Amino acid sequence: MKTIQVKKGEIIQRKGELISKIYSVEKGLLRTYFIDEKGREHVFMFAPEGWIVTDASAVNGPCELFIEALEDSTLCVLNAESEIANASPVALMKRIATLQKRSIMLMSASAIERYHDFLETYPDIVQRVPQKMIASYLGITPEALSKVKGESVKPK
Amino acid sequence: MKTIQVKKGEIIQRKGELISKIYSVEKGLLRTYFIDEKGREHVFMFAPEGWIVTDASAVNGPCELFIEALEDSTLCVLNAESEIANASPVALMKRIATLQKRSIMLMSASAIERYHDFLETYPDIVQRVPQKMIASYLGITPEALSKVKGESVKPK
DNA sequence: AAGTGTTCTTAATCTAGATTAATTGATTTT
DNA sequence: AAAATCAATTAATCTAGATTAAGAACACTT
Repeated sequence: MKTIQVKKGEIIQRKGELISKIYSVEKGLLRTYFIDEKGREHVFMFAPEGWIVTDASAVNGPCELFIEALEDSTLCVLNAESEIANASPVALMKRIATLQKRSIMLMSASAIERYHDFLETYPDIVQRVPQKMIASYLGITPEALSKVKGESVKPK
Repeated sequence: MKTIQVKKGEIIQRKGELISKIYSVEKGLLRTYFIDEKGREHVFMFAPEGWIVTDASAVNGPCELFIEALEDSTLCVLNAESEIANASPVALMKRIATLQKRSIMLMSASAIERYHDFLETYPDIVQRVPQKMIASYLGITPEALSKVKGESVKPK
């Protein structure tokens, strides 16, 4: 386990890489994203201070996600393979609960409801990331986000 | 840890219950689902033989999901609270990977693509569950599923 | 087998969000 | 500071899937 510094815009891990790490964010902000078959980019999660980032699909094979620094950041890096065995099951269950909630939101909530859920999940992030990445996280276009935000301010 | 028998149609766990269990399906078929604020039901996952079911949100508070037997089933029941601490981190990582993939599908794939993914994820389930539950799992209406299946058979 | 409830399909209409495109406002580069 | 690139907004049109409704194919009871 070591500590590293990364610059804003730096891509820390790329799709297809075999050696997966677990990153703990000490300072700064990361995002993970993937690119679908049609070449479109989708933000999977954000990770501000105190969050942990890992690509679970990399346990068995090549990873699916890109990890990028959205700000200059300080990270603790753990080698996933050796650390997962003694990872805390309780922490992993929390991660499962987060993902379960994310799937539920994607299945049942409208764009504006998902936006409000984003604001609750990441209270201090809105000002720090571009709108288009928030839209991507919500699974909608930047135009649609701009629209529904306008509608919620001036209803009717 | 004990083994129980449940009848088709039986609801094994309800939303709001505090004591959460982990169910391992020996024989039969379960589903988990939730009911959103508008009263609509959404299938979260299916669990045929060999799968494990748990409501991760119940680690901290009341559970969100209903668990129902779709066939007469035989289950191993573990008390979640006491068992999670010695749960296998590798098994939990696999569950995280599955949920990660589910979120990715919901964000990026069309209805028919999600249907094909369902067929891959649950190869032997199609004949055993009603179409409307498959549609619900995909996040679409039964009418929409019927439509896209028809279109994929006779394209154009 | 006739009646009663489900499940599935088909079709017409409707809507949330996508797509396309043009405008303005920031940021960075030189 | 002008040029150039990128981000956000607004508006017009389009489309995947929702909604509504009606009929067809199955269960089940009795």
